[in-house]
Amino acid sequence: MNTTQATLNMWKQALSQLVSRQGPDLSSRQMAILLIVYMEEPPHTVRGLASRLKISKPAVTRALDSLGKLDLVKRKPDPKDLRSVNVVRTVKGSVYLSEISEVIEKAAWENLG
Amino acid sequence: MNTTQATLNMWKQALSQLVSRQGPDLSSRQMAILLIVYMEEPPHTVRGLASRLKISKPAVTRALDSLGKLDLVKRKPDPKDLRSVNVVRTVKGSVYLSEISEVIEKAAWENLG
DNA sequence: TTATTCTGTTTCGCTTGCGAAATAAAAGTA
DNA sequence: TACTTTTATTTCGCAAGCGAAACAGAATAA
Repeated sequence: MNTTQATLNMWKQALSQLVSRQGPDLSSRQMAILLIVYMEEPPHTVRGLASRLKISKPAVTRALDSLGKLDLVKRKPDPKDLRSVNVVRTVKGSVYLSEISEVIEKAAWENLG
Repeated sequence: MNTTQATLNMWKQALSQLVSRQGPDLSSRQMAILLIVYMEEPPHTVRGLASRLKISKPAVTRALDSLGKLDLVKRKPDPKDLRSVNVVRTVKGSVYLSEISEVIEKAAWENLG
């Protein structure tokens, strides 16, 4: 088993688990934003996420609407610049991420033979 | 850096790369099906994929339509049972998967500090 | 002040995907 | 044969997401 196969295998397990699970089904963009917000250093802005992922600002706005409706992420106005919006974590989002990472981790290294 | 964080980090890198890349943007279901078809033993049928991922058969049919339009996967009637359809790999799909796994692999283990 | 730039959102028309139900065709069963 | 089951697809109305353009408000420059 080489690294590439292990990489793909892990991705397959993660996606399979995620698709099978009942619960919110997030798009790739939404999931990418969620992971960035939770795993990279704040602050996270709409323009920052848009340029980081090379997608349009309206696409980020829409993703934040969806993630916000699920309470996985929250908008917080930047007091230093009222044009700007900081995207911040929520308790529910933290729980969600640790849940799925647990599931993935369990499955990730199985069946590598 | 523990395993959970490494797992999530890898997933984040994979998704970020995938979202950033120009090219077909596959849904989670489509990507999961693609990975299963290419990484697990054939044959792969609509009913099998549906039960494997716990989604409806029409959802699988739609995903196969999309993947087929992109020539990432192909339907092949089963001569033993003409009701059944076997989902098989394509050259383009193999190339696609090895390309993105390469990209992911490069990024996967960076920034783990 | 006034004009310009920047940030995020909203609107527009369109495409894609969804679940549920209906359908078509093949296989199995009596 | 006729009837039932299995397999995959199609149809239905609907919801969510897309890019491009327009927009509103805040910050900056003149």
